[in-house]
Amino acid sequence: MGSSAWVDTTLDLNINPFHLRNKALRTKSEGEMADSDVKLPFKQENADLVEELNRIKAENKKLTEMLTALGHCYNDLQNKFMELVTINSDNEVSTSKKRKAECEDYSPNMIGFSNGNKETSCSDEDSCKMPRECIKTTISRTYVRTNPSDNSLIVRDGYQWRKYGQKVTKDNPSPRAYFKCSFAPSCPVKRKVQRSAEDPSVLVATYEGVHNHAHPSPSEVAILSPKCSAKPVSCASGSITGWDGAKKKTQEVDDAPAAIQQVLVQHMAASLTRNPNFTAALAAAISGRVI
DNA sequence: CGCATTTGACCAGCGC
DNA sequence: GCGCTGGTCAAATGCG
Repeated sequence: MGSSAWVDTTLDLNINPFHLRNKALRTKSEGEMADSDVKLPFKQENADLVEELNRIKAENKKLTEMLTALGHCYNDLQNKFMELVTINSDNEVSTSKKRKAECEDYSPNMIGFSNGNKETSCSDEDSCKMPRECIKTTISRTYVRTNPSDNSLIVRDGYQWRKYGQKVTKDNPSPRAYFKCSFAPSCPVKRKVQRSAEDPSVLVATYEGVHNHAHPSPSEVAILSPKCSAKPVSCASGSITGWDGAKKKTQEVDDAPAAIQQVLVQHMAASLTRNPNFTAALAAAISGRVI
């Protein structure tokens, strides 16, 4: 799976979800100013607003139900997956040092090229549910769209990496670069970066292990790697998904009042569930793990 | 001069 | 056992 499931899950995540409404009102009022003869009666406008509010409420409710159903489906599939993994781990007595990746958790992720970073989906919370074989080395994959003319193997994820090797592999004409996390001396995380055989404009970054240090802050990254962090967007041309942006935006509004956050969450959920590509990709990803 | 990158050599697992 | 392959090491090189 992975590269075959490209989906544009870009979200329309406006910090101010009311801006459309305000804009509509503004244009309406502008229209009224331009044509002052045609004035809607205040009562009529009020009724329109109430009607639209009700319509939006109904839509919200519907989307929330869809999201809930989606969540249930996901949980169900995940439970089945865990059962299968448990059965498989019982059968596998030992795994060799190499080629052990097959049993490990590949967590494909698609990110844009930006400085947005992606935490492995097999986080500590998840790994506690995983069989022991799969806890030892957490593996995740990230797909990064880059400028086709840019042939560097640089994936900027906020961490500091030191390249220690490069190899041409059999199944892919483009070389594979090997990186170690150099942000913390004892950090065991390794990263392999290789261009996708199917789409050379896509970099496939495979992460092994879990960082034993906090994610470096932008200022730390700037100190450690000024040339990398200074222009985080300079090396590529397009984003595959807006998930990082979504994450970033949700972080940015951490201080916002709870009501606004709730509206934002609803807005995000609505954007996700409204996108048939996202649901299809989610289903494909989950079924891919089960099979 | 110190650090990161490059690159050929080496090592270990796997299949035949 | 041998060859193939992927992964790592470490000396050489480049750069600021």
